[in-house]
Amino acid sequence: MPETPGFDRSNCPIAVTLDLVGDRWTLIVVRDLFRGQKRFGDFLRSPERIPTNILADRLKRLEAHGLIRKVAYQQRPPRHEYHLTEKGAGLAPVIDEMCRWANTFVPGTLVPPRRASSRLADRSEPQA
Amino acid sequence: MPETPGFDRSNCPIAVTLDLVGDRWTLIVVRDLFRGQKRFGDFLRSPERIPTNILADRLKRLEAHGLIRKVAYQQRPPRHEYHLTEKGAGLAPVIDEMCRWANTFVPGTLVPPRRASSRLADRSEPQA
DNA sequence: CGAGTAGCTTTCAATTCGAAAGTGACTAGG
DNA sequence: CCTAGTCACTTTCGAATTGAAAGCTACTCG
Repeated sequence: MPETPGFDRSNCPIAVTLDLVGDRWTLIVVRDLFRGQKRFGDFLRSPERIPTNILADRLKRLEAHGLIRKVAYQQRPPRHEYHLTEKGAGLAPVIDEMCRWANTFVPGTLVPPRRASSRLADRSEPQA
Repeated sequence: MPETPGFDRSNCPIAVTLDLVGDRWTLIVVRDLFRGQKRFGDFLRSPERIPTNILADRLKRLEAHGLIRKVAYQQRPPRHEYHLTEKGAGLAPVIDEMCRWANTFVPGTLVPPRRASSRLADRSEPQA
């Protein structure tokens, strides 16, 4: 991921989306946020084991692009948690569809216990 | 992207999906396939200007994972085109939702002229 | 023969990744 | 006061990936 927010390869919505979340970790963090995780340590504990430097970088990028907001929840020592903004939460359908795709086409993937992130979390019998 | 097809970070469907298409180029190629592009040169001509070595690598990966199929359309000289399999075509909803997300939250993205890839390509007025 | 096209592969410097160690600001215990 | 521990990062550095560019193979056409 290029470190230049503001540079887009094209104005195609797919390309723009991939410029923001097109890597192996960013949407994992967003998924965790949907699951209610909020703090640095929470994200680290997910089974994918994101490295600390990558996590710090992704949180920075997500915040820079307005997908999440950093909110202090105590002063001493300074600690804060991350919340999805509307823009970030708007990714729910993308995450849902990825989920449905994997459940449909990749055997062995966990079917989320209904409500992975939001709507249409119903049928899950393979259609192909 | 790790060169090890078969290694997954977890059995979470999101993580599995990202292990296959979680990078800045793969879904650009898939988008092009939905648009009817089929040949190596077609993909190169897209506005994002994918490098030739990356394209060759992504086509190889997509084929290895069964998302596309390589079909010869002439013998001399040997030439072939790439087609989406059912598994690959199953990504349409993911692409669609990315499209809708960018159209909704990122100003300046092109609204596809209806039928970007398939269903629900209707309303496009910002809802946030 | 020489030029051109299509589809890759190779090369190589630069960027990014990721494992691990280090840092800063505390809190709690002895 | 000293030591240990937690949380949230940052830094380091070797390995892997990226991407610009050049090269290669197999043709066709004039």
